[in-house]
Amino acid sequence: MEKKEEGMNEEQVWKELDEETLFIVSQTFKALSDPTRIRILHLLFDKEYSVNQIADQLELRQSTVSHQLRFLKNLRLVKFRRDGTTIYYSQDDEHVMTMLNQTIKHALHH
Amino acid sequence: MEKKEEGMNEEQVWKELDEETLFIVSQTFKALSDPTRIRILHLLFDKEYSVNQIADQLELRQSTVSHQLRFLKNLRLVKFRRDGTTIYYSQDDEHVMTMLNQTIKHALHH
DNA sequence: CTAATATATGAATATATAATCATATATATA
DNA sequence: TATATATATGATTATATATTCATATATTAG
Repeated sequence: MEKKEEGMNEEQVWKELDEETLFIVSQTFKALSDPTRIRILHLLFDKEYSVNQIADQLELRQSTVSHQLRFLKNLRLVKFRRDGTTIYYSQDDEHVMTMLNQTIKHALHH
Repeated sequence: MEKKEEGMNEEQVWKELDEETLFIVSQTFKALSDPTRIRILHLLFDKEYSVNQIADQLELRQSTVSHQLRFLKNLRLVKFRRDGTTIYYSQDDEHVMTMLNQTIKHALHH
């Protein structure tokens, strides 16, 4: 029951995940672990929405939506375009959206 | 910019996720959002490990591992079998393990 | 039964996170 | 320039979470 540190000279060689990979992976899943962010991404599945449209549809405060969009934007899960004073957000990570969709389908079958 | 509450009689009918689905989905991703749980699940990808083996391999306290295994067990992401005083844990959700693996691969390509 | 070992659990604590309010910034228009 | 509208941001607060220590429980061997 000894630890494997530098040696790695035992029956199994286990590649531990490096810290950066671990960080990216955990952040990605963290984005999908909050009900509010899930609802926002789910809404953005089909088309773009402005911040206020999202707030209206999901009955959330404007600042709540804005904060969460910043989070999603930092992870590049959403992108935006400006039209006058209005900013439209849309999805920007196919892999993540696919995972979300799959998991929702999975969950819907009880 | 009006809300859609009971009516849903406008251009787009948006099926909001029900609370239970939202809960299941968020919990599933929450399981994968913590570095320690990711490392444990990643370790369990190939084969079963006892609690102490996990703690040794990942240099974690026994109680930390035990607490996290309880979390994963409650979500049925891992299962266990007893052999004497030793309890061996192994993966128990193919869908989740596949998502984890995909996302790790994704992250490894920076 | 006693000792040894493996695992689980409860309480405490430090940290992270989400929502909110108030306000700042940015753009467009009169 | 002044006003209106859309969005972003900083500070605060309440809550959730992960880890740790100490200890409890469970199994086996002697």
